Amino acid sequence: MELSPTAYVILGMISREPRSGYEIKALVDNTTRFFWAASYGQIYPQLKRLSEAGLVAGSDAPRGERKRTVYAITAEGRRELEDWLRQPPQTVEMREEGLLKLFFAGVLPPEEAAETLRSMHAYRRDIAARLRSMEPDAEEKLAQDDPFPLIVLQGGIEFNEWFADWCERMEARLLDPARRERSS
Amino acid sequence: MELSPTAYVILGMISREPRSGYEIKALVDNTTRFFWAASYGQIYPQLKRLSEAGLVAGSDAPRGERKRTVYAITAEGRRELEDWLRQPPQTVEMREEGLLKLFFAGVLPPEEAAETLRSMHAYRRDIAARLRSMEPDAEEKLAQDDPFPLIVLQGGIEFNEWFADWCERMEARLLDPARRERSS
DNA sequence: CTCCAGATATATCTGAGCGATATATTCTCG
DNA sequence: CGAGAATATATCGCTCAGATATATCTGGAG
Repeated sequence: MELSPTAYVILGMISREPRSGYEIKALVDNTTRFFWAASYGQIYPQLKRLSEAGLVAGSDAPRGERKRTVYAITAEGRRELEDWLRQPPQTVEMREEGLLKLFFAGVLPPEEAAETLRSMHAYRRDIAARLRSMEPDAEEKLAQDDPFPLIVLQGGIEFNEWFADWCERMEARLLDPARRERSS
Repeated sequence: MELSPTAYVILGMISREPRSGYEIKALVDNTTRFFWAASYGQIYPQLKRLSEAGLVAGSDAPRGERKRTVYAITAEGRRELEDWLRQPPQTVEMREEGLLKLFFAGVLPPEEAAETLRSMHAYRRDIAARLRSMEPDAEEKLAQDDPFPLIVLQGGIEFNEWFADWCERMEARLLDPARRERSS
């Protein structure tokens, strides 16, 4: 049976401790969403499929009358996850509306084009700040002998700061009067 | 009528000169695909919609017996494009299977985890090289008074080189014996 | 003390996107 | 000269996103 990458995200999210579908989605939204999102429309059907395939085992854990299922990875599921982790990555996909607008910005006057750079700059600074606020959680995982969430998080911080800096440099370059003379 | 971002990609691709559906797709694959892909499944239906909405005008331009339609942007289409370019960007989405695997790599021994970093490193170096080979084309556009394709291209080169460098630094950090001692 | 909005929790459905596939014609290279 | 790749248009089936639906609990405000 062929698993989608999001099936592996689910296996990865419960590799250290069992979790419910709702908890998995919340965890994805707080961690991997920056480089791999997953929706409710995927998580619940995939949990079902993984359960039927014996890769996870669900158990009822109601709170009061609220229905709740907690899923644990099985030995077979762990093997499947490890095999997948060993394969070279295959999917890289980016959608950046800011870069798209910048690409076509020659249609506008330079002052207006610079506005796109300012929007991207603000957005990336905001993301970097949000990622920084997650550092304590990732440092906790490091203490639990798992360095990778922190490595990836710090990479995300560095990337967003690079991107914001790049936007600043490109805005300066764009509005540089000397360069404007030459491109007029 | 609400247009999808890919409709604007099409408008942008013909803002400087008229093009066929096939040419638009080829151009997207060579330029914006790194930060905004578009498929045949989108381009032809969108061209139809844009034509019906009066934002583009198609004209027959067969080569021999091969059917071919060339689309030009209309004045109304240009206004629509300019309005869209002035709005702050809204969509940012990333899917990076390498970062996803790195995030969960604690499930593997460090030597195997480093393999993911090496794969990403090789991939980003390759992308940077491919983007470099496009610089002449983008410099031609600069000569035509449009600096933005080159700005975005050079940003893409810088980003991929940063990413490759980051992979190198993280691999060194991961395999550093002193750090391994401390995390054991 | 009561009520409500947000949180928790599961689940699905619809619209949009992707890319494989289909069909047709032309051109280049071995 | 022929075959494969390129050019050219078009669609279909599968997958994904997230809005929506339904249900229960909790904390804070009035």
